[in-house]
Amino acid sequence: MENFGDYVRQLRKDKEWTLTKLAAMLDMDSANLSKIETGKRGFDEKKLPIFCEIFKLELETMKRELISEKFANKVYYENVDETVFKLAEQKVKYLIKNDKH
Amino acid sequence: MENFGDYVRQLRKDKEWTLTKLAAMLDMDSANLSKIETGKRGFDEKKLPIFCEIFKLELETMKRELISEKFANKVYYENVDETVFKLAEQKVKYLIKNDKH
DNA sequence: CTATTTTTGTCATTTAATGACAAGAATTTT
DNA sequence: AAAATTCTTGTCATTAAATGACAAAAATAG
Repeated sequence: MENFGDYVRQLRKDKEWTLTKLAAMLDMDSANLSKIETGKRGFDEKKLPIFCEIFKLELETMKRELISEKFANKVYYENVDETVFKLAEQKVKYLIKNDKH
Repeated sequence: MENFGDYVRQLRKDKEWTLTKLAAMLDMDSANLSKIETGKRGFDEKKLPIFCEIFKLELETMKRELISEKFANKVYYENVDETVFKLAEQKVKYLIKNDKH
């Protein structure tokens, strides 16, 4: 998936819905949805469940897409070395090993 | 590195400094530094430069440690599949390819 | 036992994310 | 090409999350 905004737009266009229509379904402002589709804002994670229901998508998959995009943006725009992801993986393993949920 | 808080504590102990002393150097409250060392709060990224200067550490390396920890926490506490990191890597590559800095 | 250091709890303040609205630009329809 | 609709942009308000600050309890050291 290229990026989340483009994906939303594609899904919406496939249904031939306007921004206004989809925004209403998601209980949000069409202007803000426009910003999401054009990459000027992120999609609010709290709205993923409704979003997935509307388009019959898997929540877990979409959550992964959304979160990975946020990680990627941070790394890209702050010029962090990509090895940060390897480190993060290790840290997750460490957390799981010493589970303190 | 196990986790950032423990690391800070270790560095501080090596110098035989009190929380109060290091906190002052970092221009912060010792109570909050305590929370950082015990993992109850995150370390503010804006304070990394001073922190690195104090302990003669590489800023880039520490930034990576800090950010990877934040990613790891999110993935761990929200039960996101670890493949999220692979996705994020791909997305960074995509961003670099279509550079729009 | 006293002094110092560390931890915990709570609330204020700041900062970042999101919501909301208005107006302009682009597109579509007639 | 005028009118209607849809989309985009800018701005400010509101909300939510992160951090700061302080007090007091708990732990440790002397």
